[in-house]
Formats: sequence, structure tokens, C-alpha cells
Amino acid sequence: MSLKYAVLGLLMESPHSGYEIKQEIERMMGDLWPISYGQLYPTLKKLADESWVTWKTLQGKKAKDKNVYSITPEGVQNFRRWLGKEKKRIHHSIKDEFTLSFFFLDMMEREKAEKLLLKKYEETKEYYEKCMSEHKKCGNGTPFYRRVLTKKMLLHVEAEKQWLEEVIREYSTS
Amino acid sequence: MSLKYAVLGLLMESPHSGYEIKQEIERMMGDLWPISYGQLYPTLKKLADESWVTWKTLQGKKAKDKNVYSITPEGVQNFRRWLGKEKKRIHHSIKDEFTLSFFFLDMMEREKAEKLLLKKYEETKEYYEKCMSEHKKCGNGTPFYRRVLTKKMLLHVEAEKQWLEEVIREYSTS
DNA sequence: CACAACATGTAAGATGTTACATGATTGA
DNA sequence: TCAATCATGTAACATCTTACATGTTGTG
Repeated sequence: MSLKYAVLGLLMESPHSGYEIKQEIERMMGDLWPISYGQLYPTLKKLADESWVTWKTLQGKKAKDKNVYSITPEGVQNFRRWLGKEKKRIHHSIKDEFTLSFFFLDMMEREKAEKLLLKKYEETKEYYEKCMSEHKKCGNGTPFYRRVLTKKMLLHVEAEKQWLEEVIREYSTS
Repeated sequence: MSLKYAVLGLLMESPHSGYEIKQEIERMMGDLWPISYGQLYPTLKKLADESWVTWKTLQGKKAKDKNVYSITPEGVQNFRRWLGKEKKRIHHSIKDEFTLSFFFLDMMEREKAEKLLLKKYEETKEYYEKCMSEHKKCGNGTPFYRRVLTKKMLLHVEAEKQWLEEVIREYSTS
């Protein structure tokens, strides 16, 4: 996914430095979208080249100087255009290496396959518990987006967990 | 996701041409993973450079000459290594543009936002019906991997549908 | 004859990860 | 003093998309 609009959206609220942008997006996404500086700084540079953002350097009392980025009117316009646009449907729930390996499960020794399945199940269950406790923490004070995304994670991880249960049952009796 | 192992896995079963590999993977994945030749042919070339596959040209009775690729013993070894390896957990269900736009929902006019939500819901419901009918088609003759992946899609799309229902209800009463 | 299916590729660019390189400040 | 946090960046590589370029064979 393009980092561009996540950055612009954040700058719609207030100016941020590169470092802060990384922290902020990762926090918002519940650490599900790790941002690398190797992607972030070039992105900010490109946005600046296109005049969608500007930046100024603040002399740092602490650490190095800070480049603080702000969105420009042009950036705002482009962000709004993106926001109002219909987004493509993407169901990437099966586009990952683990799922791909299911096509070739019969090429694995049974024991090995079962071990991998169970391991993945344990991992998923654990993650499900984490999502559930996140979800329970959401009260009235929690912003809408946060509540909604926490719920989304919970439902999808639940689906994944349920799927793995069925797969393991089917596989072990086949 | 890397195309490499999907190709190798397919070649584990039998030799295929580039064209056939595209057809075959897309069919296996229920058209959820569209393969572009712009990715496929360079990938095959790289695999050949590494000696994980070999190829020979068949003089075509039909159309152009066909390059038929086969996996080498080295390729088999590397594929098996990959297959037995633990795969990283990835929950990309929230890493898409539509979900990202939720962070900024309050920057949109209410009417516009509701329209986009409903549109997405209709789209998802439609897709859910499609997945359901796919799932019902799976009988005893259906291969294990196919049955299992169809089920996976169904559960995730169901989760997505349910989520959208809740979001729409919450949003319209907020 | 037109169009779908068969068949292979390149070039440019978008997007993303990993590893490297540097250096200050704060708190235990 | 040592580790964590704050702070910015580059280089190489991996992955993937889109557009372009070409040509044959079978079917209606």
C-alpha cells in the first residue's frame, strides 16, 4: 500500500517530523504496518518535490535538527481527492506464503505438516487473545477509527482462527 | 508475495510453459492473484539463471514456439526447504487503501462517507455470495487445497461483511 | 474477416525491505 | 557509562504493475 496518503492524512491534522510520522502511523495501525525509514524519507522527499508538503528545519535542543513537514494547499487538495475516490476491492487474505504452502501440503511429510499447522494455530490463537483484549479496552473515549479498526482485526483474526481449527480437524482425519 | 515458490511448486507436479503457469496459478487462486507477464517472465529467467529450473523450446504446431520449464534437483531442494520453513505471520487485512481511509473519515462530508460505505458493503455482499456458491460447489471430488482455500476466502469475506454492517450501523447513529 | 486464445517478451516506474552510516540526549 | 530514545538519511536489492511490442492459430 502507498505510504503517501497515510503521511498526508497525518499532516492534515498537524505538522510532524519524519520520526514522529513513523511513530504515529505505527501507533495508529497497532503495529501492523511497520514503516521503514528507507521508505519514509524518500517518500517525504518526493512529496516535497511535488509541492504537496513543505518542511522547515527546527534547531534541536535535543538530538539532531528536526525537519518538520506540513501539508500544502496542493497537498490538501490531492488528499481530499484520494479520500473521496472509490477504493479497489482487494482480498489479500490468501496472498501470503503460508496460504500458498497449502497448495503443496501433500508434498510434505504428514508429521511436519501437522506440526506447522499447530504452530500456526497457536500463534493465531495468541494473537486473537491480544486482539480481543484490545477490543475490550475500547470504551466511549476511544476514537471511532480506533474502535472500528480494532474490531476489524478481531473479526479477521477470529475468521483465521476458526479456519485453522477446521483445517486441522479435516487434515488429521483425512 | 513472491511468485518464485508458486512457480516452483507448480513445476514440482509437471513441466509448464510461462503462459500455462499464469493460467494455472490464477485458476488455483480463484483469480485472486493475477499474474502479470511483466513479472512472470523475468522471474522464470532468474530461476533459470540460478539453475533452479531448466527449459527447452518446443517447436509449436500452434502459435509461437513454447518454452517449457522444468524444475531441477537444485530447485526441488530449495522448494522443499521453503515448504518446511515456518512462515511469518502477516495480518494484512487492514493494510489497504480503503481501511486507511477510515482514519480520516471525519474529514469527509457525512453523505459522501455514507455513500462510499454502502457501496463497499454492496460490493462485499456480492462477493460474499460468490464465495458462498463456490464453497457449496466443493464436493468430495474437490482437492483438499481447493476446499480449504475456498473456505478461507468465505470466512474472511464473511468477517469483512459483518464488520461493514457494524461500521455502517455505528456510523449512521453517531 | 474479425476476434479470442495462444505465446513471449522488454522498459519504465512504483513500492517496499534490509542493511548501512551517523550522531546527540536522557535516564538508570 | 551504557542503553534507550530521538533524529536523518543512503544504497542495494526485491517485488510488482502497466504499458508497450510482436506474431500465430483456431473459430464463428
